[in-house]
Amino acid sequence: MRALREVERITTRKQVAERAGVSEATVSRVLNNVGPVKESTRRKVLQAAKELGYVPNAIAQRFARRKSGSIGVVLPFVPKVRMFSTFYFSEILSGIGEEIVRKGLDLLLLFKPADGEMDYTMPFRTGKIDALIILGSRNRPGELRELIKLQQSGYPFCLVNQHFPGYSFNGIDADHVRGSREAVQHLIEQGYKRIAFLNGPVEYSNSLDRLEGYRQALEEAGLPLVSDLIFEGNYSRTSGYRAASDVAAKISDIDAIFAANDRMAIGLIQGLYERGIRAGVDIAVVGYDNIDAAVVCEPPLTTVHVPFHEMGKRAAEWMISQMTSGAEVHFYEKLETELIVRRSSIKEGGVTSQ
Amino acid sequence: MRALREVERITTRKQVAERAGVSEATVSRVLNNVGPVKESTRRKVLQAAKELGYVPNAIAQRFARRKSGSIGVVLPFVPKVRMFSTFYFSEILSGIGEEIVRKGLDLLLLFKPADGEMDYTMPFRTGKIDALIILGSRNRPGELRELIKLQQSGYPFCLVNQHFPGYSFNGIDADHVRGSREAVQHLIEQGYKRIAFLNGPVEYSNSLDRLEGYRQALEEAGLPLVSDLIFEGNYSRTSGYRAASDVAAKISDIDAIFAANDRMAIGLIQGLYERGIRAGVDIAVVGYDNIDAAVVCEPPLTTVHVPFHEMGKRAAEWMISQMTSGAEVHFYEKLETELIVRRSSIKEGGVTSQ
DNA sequence: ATAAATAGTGTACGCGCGTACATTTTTATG
DNA sequence: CATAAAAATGTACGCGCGTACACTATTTAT
Repeated sequence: MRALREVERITTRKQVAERAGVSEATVSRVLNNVGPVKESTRRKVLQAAKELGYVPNAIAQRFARRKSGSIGVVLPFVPKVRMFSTFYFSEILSGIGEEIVRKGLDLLLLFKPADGEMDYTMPFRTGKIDALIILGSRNRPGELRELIKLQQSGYPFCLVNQHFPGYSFNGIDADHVRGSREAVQHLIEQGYKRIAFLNGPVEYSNSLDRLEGYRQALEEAGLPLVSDLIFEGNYSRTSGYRAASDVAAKISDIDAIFAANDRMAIGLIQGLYERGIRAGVDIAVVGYDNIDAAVVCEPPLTTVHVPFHEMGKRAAEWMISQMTSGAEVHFYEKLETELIVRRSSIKEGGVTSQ
Repeated sequence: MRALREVERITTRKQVAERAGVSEATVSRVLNNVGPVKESTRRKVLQAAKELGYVPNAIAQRFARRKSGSIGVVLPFVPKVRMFSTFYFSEILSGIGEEIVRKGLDLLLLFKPADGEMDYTMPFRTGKIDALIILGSRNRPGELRELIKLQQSGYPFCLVNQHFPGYSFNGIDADHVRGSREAVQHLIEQGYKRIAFLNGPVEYSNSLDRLEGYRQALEEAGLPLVSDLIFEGNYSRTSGYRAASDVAAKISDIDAIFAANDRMAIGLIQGLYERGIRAGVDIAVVGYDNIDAAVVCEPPLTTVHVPFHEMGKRAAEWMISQMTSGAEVHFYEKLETELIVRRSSIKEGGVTSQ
């Protein structure tokens, strides 16, 4: 049952016009709902279009309108060893997609190259996109240079879950300072006083925010910030696992630890376990992100939920409004996080080892 | 430092031609490497293009070439409660992306509507895409109808990780029959004889393949296939959790269970644990997919690794070759899976049930 | 030397649609 | 009924690029 490619020739506006007995312009007017059209004419045109199975050629429309009608979304290069949870990006992406579809726009997925920087202005200059949403940006010289260039070119774009101190790029963030502060406050409320911190690389504003939240919580409680109790990983599970040895070495000074994300927290828990230190019993652990695995690990991980989906949606909403209004308004939004308490951090919880 | 939108006017081929002192056609020839061009002319043109910062307008190119240069990727509607691991799609998507970027094409992300079917021919008819890769397809009447329509229209497309018995749609799959057989064989080798099966919905060919693998393994070992020991979930963790009560009710007849994916396996393990049945001790468990969480759950889950990334890449390779060759060749590839043995299924790890 | 092949370049047009402007038809107004 | 205003429709053109074809300059074959 090999199909005849009916691909060959598309039906065009001209044919619809002929069949309806009107001019091409009238067909356009009817289909775009622009200008006054007599009701009977409208019906004739719609009828003809329907009979011919006419669908406007999107490429020609974009060409004539000088608008691509699509929004680019940049994904960072993610090597085989995933630095971020795929969860993170999937959630944001689905939020963006939901909004874009709702507005009848297209989503062009752009992948950052493995090596070197990406020229963010290029997809604009080639006319492929009308707006850009950048995920997984980092504070690095090359990256920053590209962002500044993009900013100066005046094309509408925004960052998600990253900001650059000293620069006013448009962006949607979550309030990670507050999220982290609440996480650490929770530990303090549980009675822990010697709270360590496993952070991620400083090139992510997330890390700086987490540190600030950690600092604030300690300060409020009158607890000292001990730099020896601040460790650094790279947000991967493995790095959390590796950090376990450092943490274990100072375990006599530590009764709780706040990890900057769940993946590290889970790796840490495993690493500590192998050294005889039981999370939720010998040490309290709090993570961040509320990924799927947080509820299935042992013990279930207390963490901070981040509204990634909503963040993606808001980013898309902003970009779409910029595109349609044409106005060049600055925005920077922080959405709220939510502490999710599970067994890894609660004192009463300690029970089973095995 | 508000930017002047340099967006206003793009530089065009015409300007490059003038500056280089040649015709527009020659500019085109140089930039597209087509036809003979004198070396000195080539340099003049490239120089002029560089000086003007000229970039061809992609939309105009597509319009003139009557090719969109982009490949569509359909994602199923994923409601708040994710039916599949996001892992699954992220991996496939990154494989597709890798290949598409390599070939200088674009990736248009298409989201299936929440309700009703999607007309897969539409993005072709509007000229938005040249080929389509469909993820998360299911064997349902409406879906099948759309696929048949698409097939008959002759546009190049393929499915990933799904096939329809009786239809020869192009597709990239993994050998789930074999993967499942090996998983169950592994359990048999460990000495288990009463092996239950927690499957997913039959609208996924994955489920049928898993069942067949399960059947084959039992048959080879001369073990009976007991329909009472076959349970059904919907691939979500929650459904695995719920299945635990059914499994627990028959626990005296079961010493191992093969779950059709990791999410269900993990939910099942939790549910059983709450009923006093310990995975890896009282019951052996094997999952499928090798998601991130499989290595961090307790006990670490024996599972079957599926090369999702590679599958995406192969799908993209096929579609690109179809696009460029124009030939309409049929393909259906099955990639190999790999059994990953962890603690949830090995006898030494545990004590003994009854 | 001349003809024929080839390299190099320019001219002209179409891709399908949006839309400014011109023109015709209808309606409102007195 | 005449006329101005408004509504409805048609004509014409441009969006930026690819490319068929025509044409000229150069090389090769005879």
